[in-house]
Amino acid sequence: MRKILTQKFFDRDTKVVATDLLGKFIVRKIRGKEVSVMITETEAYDGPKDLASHASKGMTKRTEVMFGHPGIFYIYLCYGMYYMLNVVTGKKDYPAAVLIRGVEGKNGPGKLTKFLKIDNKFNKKLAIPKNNLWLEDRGVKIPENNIKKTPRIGVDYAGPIWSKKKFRFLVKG
DNA sequence: ACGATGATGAAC
DNA sequence: TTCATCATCGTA
Repeated sequence: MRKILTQKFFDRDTKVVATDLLGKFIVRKIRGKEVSVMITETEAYDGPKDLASHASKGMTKRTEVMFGHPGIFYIYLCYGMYYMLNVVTGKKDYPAAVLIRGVEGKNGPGKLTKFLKIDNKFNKKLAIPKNNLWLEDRGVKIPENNIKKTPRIGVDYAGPIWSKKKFRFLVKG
């Protein structure tokens, strides 16, 4: 079973999308060849008040993509060397996104984007096959009790409330 | 524990 | 135009 995830999938609550993305596949086409990996770890960045989200600073040149339509990528350079892969969720004008933090066999969002050769060219692009980067449901279902929730990584700066929220989701084992 | 490394946003 | 900051990772 190969079902391409559409904008409808991402037009839902960010935390729901983040948990639902576990077990889904990222497919990347490089020079005509498809590479696919299963998502095992995600984080939710939800709304204008989430101090851990870049969008908490309001709409800027960098963050305007998070205010855009669901199902587009938000990609940016972190620490000068690693690209982060996010998918925008929720309605237009509501800033939210899910960070793809890990896939099967790879841990760490920086390694993931390096492996899949993802860079800021994909920023603001739709997650569709035409753009050589999209997401698929291949029938893998992660049961609720196999999903672990923890605080997000590297967001201590977000203050005692937002840095402690359990917006990180990963597959156990 | 720390440096590499560059875009970003805010202050000046 | 300068400055501090950062959703990381490899090496130590």
